[in-house]
Amino acid sequence: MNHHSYFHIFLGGEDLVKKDKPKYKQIVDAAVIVIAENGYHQAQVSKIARKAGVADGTIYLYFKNKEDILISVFREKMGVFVENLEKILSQKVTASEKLRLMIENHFDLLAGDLKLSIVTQLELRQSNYEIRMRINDVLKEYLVLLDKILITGMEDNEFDRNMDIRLARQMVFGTIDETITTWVMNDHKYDLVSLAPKVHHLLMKGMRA
Amino acid sequence: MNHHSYFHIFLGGEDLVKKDKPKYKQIVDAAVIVIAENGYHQAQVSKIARKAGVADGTIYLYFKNKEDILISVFREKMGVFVENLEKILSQKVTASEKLRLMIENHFDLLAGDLKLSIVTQLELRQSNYEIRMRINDVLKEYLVLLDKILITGMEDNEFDRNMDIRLARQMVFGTIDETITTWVMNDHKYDLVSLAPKVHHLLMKGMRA
Amino acid sequence: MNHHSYFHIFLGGEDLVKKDKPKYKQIVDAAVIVIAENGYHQAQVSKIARKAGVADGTIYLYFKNKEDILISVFREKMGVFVENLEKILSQKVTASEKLRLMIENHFDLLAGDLKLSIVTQLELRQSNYEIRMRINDVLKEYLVLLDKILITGMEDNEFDRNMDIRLARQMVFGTIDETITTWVMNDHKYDLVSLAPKVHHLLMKGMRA
Amino acid sequence: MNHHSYFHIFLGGEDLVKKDKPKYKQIVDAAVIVIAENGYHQAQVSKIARKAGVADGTIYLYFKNKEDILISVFREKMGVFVENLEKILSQKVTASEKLRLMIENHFDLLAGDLKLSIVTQLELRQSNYEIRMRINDVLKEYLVLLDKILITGMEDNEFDRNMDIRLARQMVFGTIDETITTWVMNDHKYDLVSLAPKVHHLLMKGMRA
DNA sequence: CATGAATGAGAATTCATTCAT
DNA sequence: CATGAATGAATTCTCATTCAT
Repeated sequence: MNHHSYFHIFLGGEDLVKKDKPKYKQIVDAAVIVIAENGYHQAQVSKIARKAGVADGTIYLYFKNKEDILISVFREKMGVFVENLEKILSQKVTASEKLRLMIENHFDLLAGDLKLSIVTQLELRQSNYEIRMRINDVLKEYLVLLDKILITGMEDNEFDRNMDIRLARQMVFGTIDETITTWVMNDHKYDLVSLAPKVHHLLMKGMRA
Repeated sequence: MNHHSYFHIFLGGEDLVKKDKPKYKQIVDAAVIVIAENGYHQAQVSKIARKAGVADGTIYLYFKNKEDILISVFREKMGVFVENLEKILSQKVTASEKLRLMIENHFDLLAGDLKLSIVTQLELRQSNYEIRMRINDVLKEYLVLLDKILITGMEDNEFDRNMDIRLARQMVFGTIDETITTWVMNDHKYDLVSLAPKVHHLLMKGMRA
Repeated sequence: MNHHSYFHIFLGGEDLVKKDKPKYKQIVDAAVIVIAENGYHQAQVSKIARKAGVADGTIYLYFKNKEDILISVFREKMGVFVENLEKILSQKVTASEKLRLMIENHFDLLAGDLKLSIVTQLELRQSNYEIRMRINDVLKEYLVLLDKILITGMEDNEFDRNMDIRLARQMVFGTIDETITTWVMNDHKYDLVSLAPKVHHLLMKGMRA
Repeated sequence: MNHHSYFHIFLGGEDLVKKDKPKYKQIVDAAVIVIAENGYHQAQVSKIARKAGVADGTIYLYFKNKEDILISVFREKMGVFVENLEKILSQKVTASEKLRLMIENHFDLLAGDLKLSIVTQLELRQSNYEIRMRINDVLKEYLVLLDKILITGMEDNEFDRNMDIRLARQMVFGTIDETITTWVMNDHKYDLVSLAPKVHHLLMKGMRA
């Protein structure tokens, strides 16, 4: 999997944002850009509308309110993570290999959309409790799939059968998340994707049977 | 890198003067309670002042602005974490044991102050980029001490010498942080401290030589 | 002053054409229902359109703007009041009897359409100055007929010849209007029509020669 | 009672509005002027604040919201009507004389504050249901006092003992209100106060025993 | 030191109206 | 005739901070 392909889809210029897409997607994509460039608290609806090339009022034909835009951003983008992870789960490979693919996919997608990485790791976390809870609901879907990998691995004796699933999940997701956040906070100045094998190795050591 | 330099930044200058005054502490403590009870975005300066039993204007005799209150909250409370971790580091025990004590201390302190756990794990993360960056500076001091444990462990062949220190640190801190956040989000409904041995075991397996 | 001039203003021109079409009436009737059920300020054009079973844009094929709908509602409904009052005036009965029939007719029509009573007594009065002035123009036609009853009565020595016509008209209309508004505000919970004789008696005592 | 004295109190120039009054009253008085001059729907909070000589935010130290300003306007101004009517009721005169004084007082107060007359008779009636209901509560106090006059008159055999109190009240208030509204709608172009004796005479004829 | 009344900048959202189809 | 997606202007209220007392 080559993360550069994602790069082109996400960052293919503003023109792409405005053309041949339903307005809904136009607005979601505009929101990512505006939030990344201006910060969560400076991402006014009017700015998002302008970037999306629609009138302010048009936003409200597609979203209930500003909150709804933000949650939709997360849901839409996270959707790709989930879809990819489902494909990975359906492959006939070891649990360890699935974990490796998962980490790689996660890193790939965010390294391929730097603005999205800023939005998910930093900006969206400034949202209020309500929004964060709903974002968490979306995240749960992803974590359920991670749990499936862990369970499969334990059943196949690849992972320690005595492992506490919840803690293992928190270690895996916490490590991935912390790694990405640190990378974003360091202005993406080193290559994230190349860290994937090491992260995988570290996590595998911790979980191996 | 010498963590004492950070220490002096924290406690140096006028802050030290103010800390000896009861009102400074009154206000910081009031802030924790108000933020925990009302949420970050509903924690107005006037509410904090009322809870602290002072006038709104008085706040500004002790803090430069609201941001300063929030950072001070983190600094003050994190200070105990750092002090304890320094004591742990000075003990004559293995690196693994130090790691265990660190995790236990971290869990202990937050399990002993539920409001603080809400503030550090959920509410303070809603602050803006500027504040979060400054909170991170405070956090760095803590992470520097964690790095010392890791380095000691690698030097003593307790931990894998080929380990990437940064990744290991991210795994350790990410796992601890994720574990606590999950616990807070689940309304503290299970015992956090009793998870410490399992978390330690998991992390040790990942880092062991 | 000839009230027929008002009549022609109402029914002249394109309005007459439109009134023959079912949609015009559909929309006016929908407006009454929507305003009564939602209140003046919650009676959006889109709601009226939906209730009338037409598209928003269609409204503007039959009405110049929203104001025009509201004025038309009053005009259309008031038209029946005026028509009935004209029939009453043409009867060969005393002025006192005409007054009685007028009050009865007024009460009858509104008691027979509770939604309309809400719209005319409460909701339409929330409209802005411009609309209320134009509604008043419609009302003038009705008041001109009332004046005719008063003048006839004075000429026939049924009513006090020294009476100030304007004040008498204000007493008659003010009393009728206040009586109805009080009834509407009391949720139509008593019988309005049965109050007619008493209102008539009261007013007659005041005006009798 | 000389209505000119009221005139000076009410229209004593803008300076009076801004000086030596608590901010609450400043704002209420400014609201009357702004609503009368701009119309209900063009009376923005910022305009009221500017006219009152305070900052927008200051408004909210004295009023819960804009609605609260409007209701306060009515309550404050209506308060004078009620107070005067209470004084009238305490006088040792006939019920008929009390009614005369009431009408005179009502006309006097509004003729002495033309802007207030516009606000109460036209503009405030454009407010929404909620506000109008609360305005009605204030009005009820006034109507209760009117009822007292009517009851006294009936007990003393000045008024018809068989009269329906509610209808009589509606006739009296309806006539007064309609008379004033007509006067306001005619741009105050004739003298309202001089109509008082005729109105009194008309109403008395209707209610006399 | 302490007070707290006053400040004023800043943004989400609604809805009447248009016009390309 | 009819549609309905798109428009965009317009306004209340909050709250961190100040400063006269």
